[in-house]
Amino acid sequence: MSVASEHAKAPEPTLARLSRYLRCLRQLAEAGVKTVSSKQMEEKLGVLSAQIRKDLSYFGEFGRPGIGYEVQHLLDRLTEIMQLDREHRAVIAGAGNLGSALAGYTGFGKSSFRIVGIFDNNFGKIGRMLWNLEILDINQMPEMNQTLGADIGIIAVPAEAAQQAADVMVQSGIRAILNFAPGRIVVPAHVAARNVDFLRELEILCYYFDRLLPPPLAGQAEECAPEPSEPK
Amino acid sequence: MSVASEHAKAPEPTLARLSRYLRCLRQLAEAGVKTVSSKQMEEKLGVLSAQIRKDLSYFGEFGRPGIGYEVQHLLDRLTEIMQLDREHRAVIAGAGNLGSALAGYTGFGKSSFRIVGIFDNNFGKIGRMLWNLEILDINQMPEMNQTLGADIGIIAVPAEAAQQAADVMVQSGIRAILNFAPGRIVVPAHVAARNVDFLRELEILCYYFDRLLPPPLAGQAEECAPEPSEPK
DNA sequence: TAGATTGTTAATCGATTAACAATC
DNA sequence: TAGATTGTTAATCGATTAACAATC
Repeated sequence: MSVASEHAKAPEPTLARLSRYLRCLRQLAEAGVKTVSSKQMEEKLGVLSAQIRKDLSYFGEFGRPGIGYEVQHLLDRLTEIMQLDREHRAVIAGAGNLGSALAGYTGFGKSSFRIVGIFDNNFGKIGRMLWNLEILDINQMPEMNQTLGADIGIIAVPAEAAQQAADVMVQSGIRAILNFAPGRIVVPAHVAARNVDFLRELEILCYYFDRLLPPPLAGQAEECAPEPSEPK
Repeated sequence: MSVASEHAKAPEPTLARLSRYLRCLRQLAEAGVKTVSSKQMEEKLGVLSAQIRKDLSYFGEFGRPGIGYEVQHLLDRLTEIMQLDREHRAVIAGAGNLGSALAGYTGFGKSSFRIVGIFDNNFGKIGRMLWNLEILDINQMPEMNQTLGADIGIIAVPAEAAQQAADVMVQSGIRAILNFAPGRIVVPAHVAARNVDFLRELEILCYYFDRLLPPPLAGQAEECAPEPSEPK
């Protein structure tokens, strides 16, 4: 009898799209829309309706043939599947520019995420207040997190310190790590880790200079492309 | 005769790996290593040597059978291919927490990126200094960028304002946009755009809770996995 | 009923991996 | 020469897209 849930083998790209479907459904629910078809979502998201239905099929049957999906129902089911139906507490390692910005981020809104602690190794910073949090000693994270109860760790330290930060987080019982530092971190198999690597994104953008369609001639008014042009 | 360069059809995952190869090569060069084989890079990066050779083959022949690759040579060629051999100036839209953090980011080091301007629409902020930059009126970006000469735009405004920011950037002659706001932006085909969406990354992490191998029993010392465990 | 839309199976596409002749 | 390693071709794998019977 496996610990992992029964539908744990959805492809990674499906999970990323699930998050997009969720955002779309939240907007629809907000707008009071009751029902939506995969074709309507295709128009909103630029994801083929067949792809949407295939993605959902990894997790169950959520719609009614001839009708579509009940927005609130699908929203609730996907929220459950992504485990966003409970609060997730996060701690941040690094109280520099980026760590401070994340700690003060107002865009969590009524999402399930909450920053409950911020840590640094700099004695000049430890003890100072940041937003409404006291900056704590990163070496105390394992003890402090027994009361904080965070399951997510966010790494916002320089590249050289990222692995150490990850190690302390693992010792603190954290099971998911989002790493903003460039470069990979190594974590045990029971811990999930992802990287947000904006330097890499910038480099990839540079590749496309002069490799896309030429710009229209100046003076010629131009219609924006209907599809977001994330280069395929 | 096409404007796009002759080897413009490398798959997207290849471009992302190219950026990883570059980082690896910079470290090797720094350490004074003269020569490296695809097998050695496989060990460092966890990318199969066949994959590395295939990726490089989209752009030319860079190695010598029986020997491997000359580190500095491969580094130079990949830097050219990614167009990182010239300075890229970037402007930031949004002088909030995130915009400030990015403007003050010290990790650009001797990379090819340089922040040359930061813009906001808040009259309370316009005119104030941030690091060594004056916060400018976002509506003036098209004029200001004639002298700033940025080709990259970084969006660090709230989700609701992201599309507007993108539009102003396009009007300003910017050809590559990195969007930190959640949600897609629409840009013309000659502009490259990518998203850095850390809320999405957090949501994907949550999916993996209790869907990975169970943690080892407490008290049992544990070896870290040799491979970074970004969930496949 | 006729039209719409689902969930799923089959076909297609594209990327990764394996294998190997060529070459140092 | 023998051993190592490239660049490339072929095989495999996995994800996307198309098609359609079932159903509202």
